[in-house]
Amino acid sequence: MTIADSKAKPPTPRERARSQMVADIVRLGREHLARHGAAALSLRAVARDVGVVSSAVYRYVESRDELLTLLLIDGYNELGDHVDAAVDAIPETDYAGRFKALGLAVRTWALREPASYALLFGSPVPGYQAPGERTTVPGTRVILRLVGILDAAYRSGALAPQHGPAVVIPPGLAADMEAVRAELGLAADDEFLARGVLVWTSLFGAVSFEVFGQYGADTFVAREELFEHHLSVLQGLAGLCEGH
Amino acid sequence: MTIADSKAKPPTPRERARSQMVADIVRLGREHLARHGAAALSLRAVARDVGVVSSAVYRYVESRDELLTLLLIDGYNELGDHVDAAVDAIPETDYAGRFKALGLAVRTWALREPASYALLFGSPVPGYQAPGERTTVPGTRVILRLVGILDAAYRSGALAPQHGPAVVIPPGLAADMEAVRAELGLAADDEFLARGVLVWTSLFGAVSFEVFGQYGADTFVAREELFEHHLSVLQGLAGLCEGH
DNA sequence: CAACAAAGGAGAGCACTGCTCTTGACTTTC
DNA sequence: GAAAGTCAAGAGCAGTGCTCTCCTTTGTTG
Repeated sequence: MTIADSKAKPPTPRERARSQMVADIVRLGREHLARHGAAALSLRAVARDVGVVSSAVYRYVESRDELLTLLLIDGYNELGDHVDAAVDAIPETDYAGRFKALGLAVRTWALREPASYALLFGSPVPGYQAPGERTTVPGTRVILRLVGILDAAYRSGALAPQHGPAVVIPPGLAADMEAVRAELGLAADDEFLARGVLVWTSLFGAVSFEVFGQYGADTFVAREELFEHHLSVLQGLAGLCEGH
Repeated sequence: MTIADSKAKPPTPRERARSQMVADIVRLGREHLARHGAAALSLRAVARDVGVVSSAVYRYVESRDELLTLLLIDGYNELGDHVDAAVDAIPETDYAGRFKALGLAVRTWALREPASYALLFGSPVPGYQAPGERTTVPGTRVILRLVGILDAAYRSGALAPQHGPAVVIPPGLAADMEAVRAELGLAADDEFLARGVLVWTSLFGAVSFEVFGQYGADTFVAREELFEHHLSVLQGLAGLCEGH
């Protein structure tokens, strides 16, 4: 931090070695995370893999929680990159297509990196509190992207009026929605916003069920078809029509 | 097992003491779980609280994983009882009312017992595999109850035809649905079944987001209103109309 | 009632964890 | 070349799951 802005010098060999070391620790930490899960993440084991004695890693990483934070940010950004790439591959005005691409990208990444997904969206690690000032920005990339797609669709008039019976928005909820709308500069009305929140939670609920094995071992064979069906229904729930 | 069916004698003092001890261990284990989380559940700490040396608890509980299994079953049954009580308080033919009661009961219990909820529905504990033969029955109580409500509504003709654009059910998914229908003796067609699965995952997705703190700390103030709104939308998604 | 077997508690011990502190060697800078 | 900064290594502390042995308590049986 202070080193970077005090002098714009090229990094000294020592600094390069240091950041290389931190990168190695994060990389091997990710491997351990993938193999043994977050709760079993052991700094000592990582140290052994790095080829250094356990106490030495404390020169680079303050604590086990610090390593968790690094892995958390790493995971959020990887998921964010993955989602961004998938969404950007779809034309900007194909809102339904972008929505589906986002959902499929989340699922694909989650199934490929179940341990990282569990760290990001599973039960909180006991005794660990993520430092908000470092994790909120990467941690909100996906939801902001989703909100962006839905609000752009709303502005363009591509959001169909909702089907089904009208659902009242009570005043407290309306106030929350107003705050969200103001903070993110959105146009969509309360009804669409509230449904957007439901679509958001439902998307991650479906992915979590699959990744965390809440479906029985062999209840659903065609899981991809099931998920795509869910995405289609959620798309309708959000108000997005095919072809718009 | 063998004791119980070989002789129907009343339990000896020793047996009573034993089951009392196991009950104490589970009870204090639950407290530790609630305070420190699943990954930090320590047999030694529980032993201290029980007032016995650490090695002694292994006379009653085979291992830490065994204790986790006991807590898992305990949690499933408590959630199941809670949900059953809430649903049973609503007239049998008020399908929409029963659905909402089920959803609210899940949320209430989850917020009251976040650690237990995390154990049941959060990221799997690394290295721990729940023994299916002991956990599937209590673990499926809520979903079976939900399926029961929806299928009863379907049979009675109370399920409205779906709104929105028709969504195709691909053959693989149809086969899964047929298997589920056969195994549970259901009447509902593929479309309703698939939507029922989505309602199921969405319900727990919404609860998990709240319990696991995925919403920001202060994004939503009126969380109960938000959840009830979600329930209303999900109710419509399932096909349940108000008043039926 | 006494002898015997089963059950349970206590303690030591092993291998592991996160983390701290000190020691000694190395590198950079003045 | 000396001073300052950096870092690896090792010992050590308190905690963990779990096993083993020893010894007392309990219940059953001859």
